[in-house]
Amino acid sequence: MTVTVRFAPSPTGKLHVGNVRAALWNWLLARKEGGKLILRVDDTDAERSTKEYEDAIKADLQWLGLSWDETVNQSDRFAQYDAARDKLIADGLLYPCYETAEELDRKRKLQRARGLPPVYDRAALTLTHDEKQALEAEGRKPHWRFKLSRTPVAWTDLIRGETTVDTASVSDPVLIRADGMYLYTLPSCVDDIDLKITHVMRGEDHVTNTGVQIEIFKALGGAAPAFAHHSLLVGKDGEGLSKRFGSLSVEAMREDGLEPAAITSLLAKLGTADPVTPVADLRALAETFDFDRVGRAPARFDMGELTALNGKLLHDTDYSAVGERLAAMSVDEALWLAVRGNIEKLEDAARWAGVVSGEIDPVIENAAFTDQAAELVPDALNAASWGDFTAALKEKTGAKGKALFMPLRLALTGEKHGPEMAAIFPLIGADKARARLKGERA
RNA sequence: GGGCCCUUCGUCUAUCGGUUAGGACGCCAGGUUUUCAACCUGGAAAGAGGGGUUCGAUUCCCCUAGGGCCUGCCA
Repeated sequence: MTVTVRFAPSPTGKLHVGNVRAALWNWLLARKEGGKLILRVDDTDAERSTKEYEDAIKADLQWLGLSWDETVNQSDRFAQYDAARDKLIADGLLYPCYETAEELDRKRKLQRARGLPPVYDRAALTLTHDEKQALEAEGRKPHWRFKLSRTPVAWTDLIRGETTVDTASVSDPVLIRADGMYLYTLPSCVDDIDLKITHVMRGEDHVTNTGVQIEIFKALGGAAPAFAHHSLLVGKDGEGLSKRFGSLSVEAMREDGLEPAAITSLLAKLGTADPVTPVADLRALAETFDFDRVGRAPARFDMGELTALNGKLLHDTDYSAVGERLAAMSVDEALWLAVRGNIEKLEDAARWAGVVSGEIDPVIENAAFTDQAAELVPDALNAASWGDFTAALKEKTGAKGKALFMPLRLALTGEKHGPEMAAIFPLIGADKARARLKGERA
């Protein structure tokens, strides 16, 4: 049986790091096993779902290199959900309830106050036909709950191992709202069956759902897929990540100039026993995906770590791999090779292009020294020029080491840090170099 | 409040009762680049606390503390 997995985002918001991790791991599993990944758009909620979010999510996935083999929109599949609903009702496993949200809320608060778990009391199950008629005559519309077995449900989780959810401690889940809308639970099971999903890999926030859904799979006569629940990401300081949603969207990271491969490199290995290394090729990452290497504790996501990884990735990126983007920033291959080992984000290369060929304000700390240097700049600069130039300057002034180099770096680039001077000196050119050493803006 | 899960260097983690507790990132130092960064080498750095079980616990059990998740007519 071909491994078939799905990534099922709701188009009610942007893709963020937590989502990406789930999407990426499903992608890695599918690719490693030669299986397929289905993008299932969970858009049953017509009010909150938008086409804009759906398109944005797809664009983000593509940007990250996470291709999928098939797209399914749940909003196209109501007929299948209706059939499942009818079967469950016929089997006595889906029953109408008439409590209002306020009534349910009150019940829960009461139970909690008494130290009891806030589990639905199944009062609706004892309603007689006449009572139901009377409620409907009042204009009340029922919402529908699935009748749980109230027994422990166990499965072997591919990440967590033997896992049990006691459905006695869970409320019968509402599958259909009073307005007729399907909640996530039923469509998810129906689709997993119809799409022949073999592995459901998702966050551990779904563990309880899995207990419930395994019963629904059975009730629908389908086989439950294998489950793998990974821990969730937490922030740098260990707090939940959801609070800082906005800055952690894929869109924000893209606008911040981060490389997709840096994001996937980090998220693929964060929380696993494997070291995080920059990997430009997603497929190479797929080879190493292994459930046995995945930890169970929440993993910390640190933006600083991502940025550092982004730099490392760029340090040995060939011009051809990013040539188009660099060309758009007027960075040619010679400049790229000179500066790539020294940048954190691709756009930094553009900044160095500006330092090399644009105008800068040189930093002069000892004019007497840099004036002498200016006179020694050779006319035609090549790869050997920097060595010749500094050797001549050393001989003339006696300066050496940091005292020799730092004033030159400051005058020629205006900065304390930067790429190898030997590499960018020829790119700056003799005229500009002389002018800058004399303290002129050039 | 209840249920489930988790807790090893700063961070991600290895260890399936006996180890100098290993690796990676970061950090520090040295080297190299006659400068900084990058790069190379080396170093410091950990079993949350308390009880058990055992000849012996990081490893098994219990308690406490801390963290995460769930407890919706959200997903």
